Amino acid sequence: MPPVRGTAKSNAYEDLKRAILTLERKPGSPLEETDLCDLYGLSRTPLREVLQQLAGEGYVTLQLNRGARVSDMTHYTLRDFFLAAPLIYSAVLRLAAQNATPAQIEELRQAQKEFRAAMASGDVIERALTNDRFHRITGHMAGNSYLLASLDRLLIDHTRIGMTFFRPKSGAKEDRLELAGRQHDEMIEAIEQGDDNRAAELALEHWALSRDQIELFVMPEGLEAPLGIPPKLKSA
Amino acid sequence: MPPVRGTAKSNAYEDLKRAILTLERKPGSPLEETDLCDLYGLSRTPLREVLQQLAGEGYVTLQLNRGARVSDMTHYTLRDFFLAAPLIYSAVLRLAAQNATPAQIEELRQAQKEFRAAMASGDVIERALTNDRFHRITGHMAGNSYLLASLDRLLIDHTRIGMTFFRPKSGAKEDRLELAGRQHDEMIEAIEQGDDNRAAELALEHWALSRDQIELFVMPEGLEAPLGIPPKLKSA
DNA sequence: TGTACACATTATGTATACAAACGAGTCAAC
DNA sequence: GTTGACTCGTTTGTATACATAATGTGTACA
Repeated sequence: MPPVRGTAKSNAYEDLKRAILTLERKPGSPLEETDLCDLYGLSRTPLREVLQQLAGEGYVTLQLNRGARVSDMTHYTLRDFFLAAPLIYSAVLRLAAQNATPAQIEELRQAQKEFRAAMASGDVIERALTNDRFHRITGHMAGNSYLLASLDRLLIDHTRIGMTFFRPKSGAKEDRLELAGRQHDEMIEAIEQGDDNRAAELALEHWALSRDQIELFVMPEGLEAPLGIPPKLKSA
Repeated sequence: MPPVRGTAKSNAYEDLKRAILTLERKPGSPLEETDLCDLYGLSRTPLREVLQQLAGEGYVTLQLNRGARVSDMTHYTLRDFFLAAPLIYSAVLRLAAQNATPAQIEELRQAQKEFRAAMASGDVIERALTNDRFHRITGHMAGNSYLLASLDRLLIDHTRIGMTFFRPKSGAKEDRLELAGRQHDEMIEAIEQGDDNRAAELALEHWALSRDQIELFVMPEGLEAPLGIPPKLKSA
């Protein structure tokens, strides 16, 4: 999809994506053009085109005469997420099982291998990014450009949420991470066998695993309000 | 979504969209920057940003060092369309029925009124564009940015297909057009009553009406190949 | 002391000039 | 006659300079 060029521009494009997905650049934070120009060694013209592209894919939001910001994640967007995710994920995985080529299955295997490695390493960022890659490959397997548009946007936010999910100590237990890994394996299997019903079912199970975590992600929003509630004490 | 500005730039943006939707600019046809600059009275920089935006929304396709082209519609994209359309349309209409505000319903009524007027007028372009507008409003009613990404892309191609569907003499009979109009009315009713099941059902019915027409649209593709002789091998 | 207005600063939007890449056509060699 | 490389023209990509809009600050006045 990205018609980006060889080095400088594509570097900016890829790095911004990575930084947004890993929460290195926080939702809602401003992206000033001159800063980014210095950072990536580009002139403003091509950099603005990168921002336009990222805006088109849902990573950033452009406001007239007010520059670009990292797309934010409010409780509204997360509500939308809840509704759309199971629908799209199951449809995509069903199509993936129907259409995947051997080469794509091998690619997915490789991605899963890297995901497993990241799981073992404990590197949160790597975990989230390799997981993201895994699911994007399933999107390409499905090979449906219309659904891919939704999937890509879902994955942006899902990956950002995953940055808390994959944090070793907080929130999710290790066994839940292991379960996610096993589900990936089963997905590969279902896709390889062309078992589209099973693939769709797995998508829903995999999604269910994420659901709880999303609420955990929303909570920190409250921290910015200076009420006297201690951060860790989100109790009654 | 479009952060486009007051006059010159937004004019180019809107007019290109219109021209693409109405097939005035044909799928696959090149969009040369300097031509468009002259046409819309802009410099290349802002025009390129318009093209980037349209690319992000699926109207045009950018190729590195080879400029922009109107996104084409092959039988592959239409196959994808068949699979995704019922899924997305029914989901969107279901959500629309759940979430529509009175103001939006009024807006939809107005759009339907304009659609009816276009139906009566016999103006193919107006028919297609007002129909497009009707469905985009339902998308906003659903208020789900993830699904909207898919819907927007579907509607680009659906509207282009509709340019044949709404042609008074060819293909579809007049009574089928009338049926489409009645379905719109029923959709409004279902949405107003918050009957999400009925709304989803209507989406599928409405879609079924379009299905046949899509195949009619694909046929002309064959006309370009000169009687089974591969174009490149005319010397043999 | 609070508010409102004006100014200065900063950042975004646009135009133009320059550089690089692609494609067409031509010419030469096999 | 065909194939190959080369050159030229056209088109896209990038940089810089300029115009315009928004924000923050300072001062004056109520």
